[in-house]
Amino acid sequence: MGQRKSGHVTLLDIARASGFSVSTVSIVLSEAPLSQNVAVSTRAHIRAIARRLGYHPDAYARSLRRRSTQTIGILAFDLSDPFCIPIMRGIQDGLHDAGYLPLMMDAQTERKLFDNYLHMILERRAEGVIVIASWVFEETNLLGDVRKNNVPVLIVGRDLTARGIGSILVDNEAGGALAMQHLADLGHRSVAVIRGPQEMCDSEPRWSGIQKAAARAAVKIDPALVFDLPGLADPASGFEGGIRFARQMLASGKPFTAVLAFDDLTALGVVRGLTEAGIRIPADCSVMGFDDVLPAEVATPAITTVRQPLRDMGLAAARQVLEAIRKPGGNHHDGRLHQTAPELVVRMSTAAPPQARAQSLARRARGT
Amino acid sequence: MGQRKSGHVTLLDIARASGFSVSTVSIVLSEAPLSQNVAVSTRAHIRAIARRLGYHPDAYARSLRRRSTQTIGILAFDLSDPFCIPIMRGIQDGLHDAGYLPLMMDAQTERKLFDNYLHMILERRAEGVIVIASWVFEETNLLGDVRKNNVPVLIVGRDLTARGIGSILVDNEAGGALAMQHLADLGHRSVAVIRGPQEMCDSEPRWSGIQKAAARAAVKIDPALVFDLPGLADPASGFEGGIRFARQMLASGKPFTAVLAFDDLTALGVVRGLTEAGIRIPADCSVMGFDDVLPAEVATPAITTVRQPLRDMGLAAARQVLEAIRKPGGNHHDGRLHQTAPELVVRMSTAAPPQARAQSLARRARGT
DNA sequence: TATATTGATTCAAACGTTTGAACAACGTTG
DNA sequence: CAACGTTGTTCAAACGTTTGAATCAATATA
Repeated sequence: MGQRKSGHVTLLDIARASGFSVSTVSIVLSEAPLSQNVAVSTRAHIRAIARRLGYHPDAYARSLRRRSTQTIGILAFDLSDPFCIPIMRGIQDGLHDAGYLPLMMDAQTERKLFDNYLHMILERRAEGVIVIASWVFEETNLLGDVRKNNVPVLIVGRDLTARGIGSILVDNEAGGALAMQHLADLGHRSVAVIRGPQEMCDSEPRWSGIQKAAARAAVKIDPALVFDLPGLADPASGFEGGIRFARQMLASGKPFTAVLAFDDLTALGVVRGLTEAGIRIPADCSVMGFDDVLPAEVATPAITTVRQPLRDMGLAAARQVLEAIRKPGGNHHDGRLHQTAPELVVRMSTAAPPQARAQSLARRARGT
Repeated sequence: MGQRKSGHVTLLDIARASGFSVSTVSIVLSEAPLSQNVAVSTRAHIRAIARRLGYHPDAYARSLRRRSTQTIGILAFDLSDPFCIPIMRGIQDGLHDAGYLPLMMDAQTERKLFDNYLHMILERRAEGVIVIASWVFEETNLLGDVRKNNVPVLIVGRDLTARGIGSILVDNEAGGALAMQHLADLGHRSVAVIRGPQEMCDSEPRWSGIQKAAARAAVKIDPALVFDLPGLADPASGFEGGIRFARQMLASGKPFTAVLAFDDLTALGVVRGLTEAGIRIPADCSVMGFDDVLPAEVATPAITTVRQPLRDMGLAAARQVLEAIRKPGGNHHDGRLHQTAPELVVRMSTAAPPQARAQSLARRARGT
């Protein structure tokens, strides 16, 4: 009954059913200012009919007319990266408060999909775009195209301020230093490091922070115990890399009492590799990660790590995009870099190195 | 230059710039059948201008006119559940091949958000809806509302065929049996079981499969070693439950050589709980999970589990929704149940029980 | 020469909504 | 009684696209 050709109930249907005009119905249902002038009885009547028929305004027609979609495109480069979800959540919450709707897309690490989805976001007239670049990610020139249509863009997880695009990023240098400082505080003096892929913008500053902290604490980083993750495949590949490098560390014969891995998945790989060789974590060797994703938390031993405030980064992203939209002047080219503070999360995978522990036990025994 | 009030380039802009009418431009750019009649030079000319101005057709106007949005709403009840992602991927791929666009939403386990987003999906005139009900999830009557607008609905992860809604689900009974059979094959005869929350539709059939397999293999399930996960909070709460129940198992003093957990997170919790008590996995006790999510794979020891063919479930969901859309007759009330086959994934957390292992070692030593 | 046929392009209406302007009816007020 | 305010409602145009029908040359057919 009442089935229109389109299968959806429209204002016209309600107008006919109520005996009022489409205008009146629209005014009532959209709660326009004019609706104060509409008789209370009429309002109630129209609303009742709308509910009965299951009316939902057509977002397409409405946006077309209003010339605003209240929509922000969110393009994740790889949604399967656990890293993305809390960011998404933050963005969602930030947008929700402002009455904006997220239009999420997942490029599945495929460049072609990324471009496709970016097109779709444009065609759907999103008023802003947030890109979550969790993993290695070559900038596509399409992003420029987006700005040609003067839609503000923002990127989380990569620094594109050089291209004038606002970027949100954890303070990698501080984070790297935090991690190394923690190991140094525990008494470690020889630490193996697995750095991120060179193509990834996090890698270099994080390494630099590690080095500075190491220098401050007189920790030795043997160049033979420094490894670089290849940046080819997906983030989960860090796990494989961790296993491989753990074996290489052992094979090298160089001494080390702790491993500082580029991220949590890599750390988990290291744990696997060392464990297979009979090394106990953390009794024989400490392992640290970075990011604080779910797998690091639920593993046993739970991985000590440096947390990125992902949710906050998402919130900040939402806030900044909305701000850019509200700003009337069309040029959003004031791409700023927004760094967020990392936080040390001490769990079970780090402890004092074997000798130090022996010493401290001895000291305690001596009563010193 | 060329900046319209809306900030977006329209057909009219291109018409003016090219000297042709809006109709011609539309016909050319949308590659309508009529475009074969348009002079080759004209086509090239128009296309060049479109590219130069960065034209993207307005999806809203287009859908309004065409009366089709080529969109499927995907509503995840909790996107942070690692379970969801592969399903999402499957759906995405299935839709992509058919030229449909996914409209993803994440209800963040909040009922109110779920309802909101369902509204939005309706307002955006999605031609179908797929719900991913990863965790405990009370059916909202809104789903009925969706069908009132004769939009086909499909649910993954919950059986709503009773309400006439097509459902896609792993064969939980077979999966439960597979898990128990594996433990029995290894030689286990006393197994502790952590069942899912009662509110969850997976729990009961999985338990039934476990019992049948146990009976077949003469495995004893001591009622004192059967636990029920509470269904209150989010999926990650399974981890906490696992820890707690592991402690209870030990406290009970009853003998067991293996634990069959409801899902992978719970299994990881059990591993944590047992490890803290000094029990080695799998040497002293085996632990099995269910689902096969990332954390189970990267933990050490890696968790033996029963894999749900999540991607395939997503693909099936996409296929079925598209089928329902294409079917002209408006009544999609033929909700069928589609069960998919689970698969055993043997990893490191299961092994023969201590005695059996001793026996088999002894046997090998004797050369039998 | 009149009439189809074809090729190239345009007209105009429609999709469902919003909204400034208009209208009608009914007091008030000067 | 004319001018004005209210109150309640409707008109009609617009948003950017698509598309069946119409237009208009130019060429082919009868």
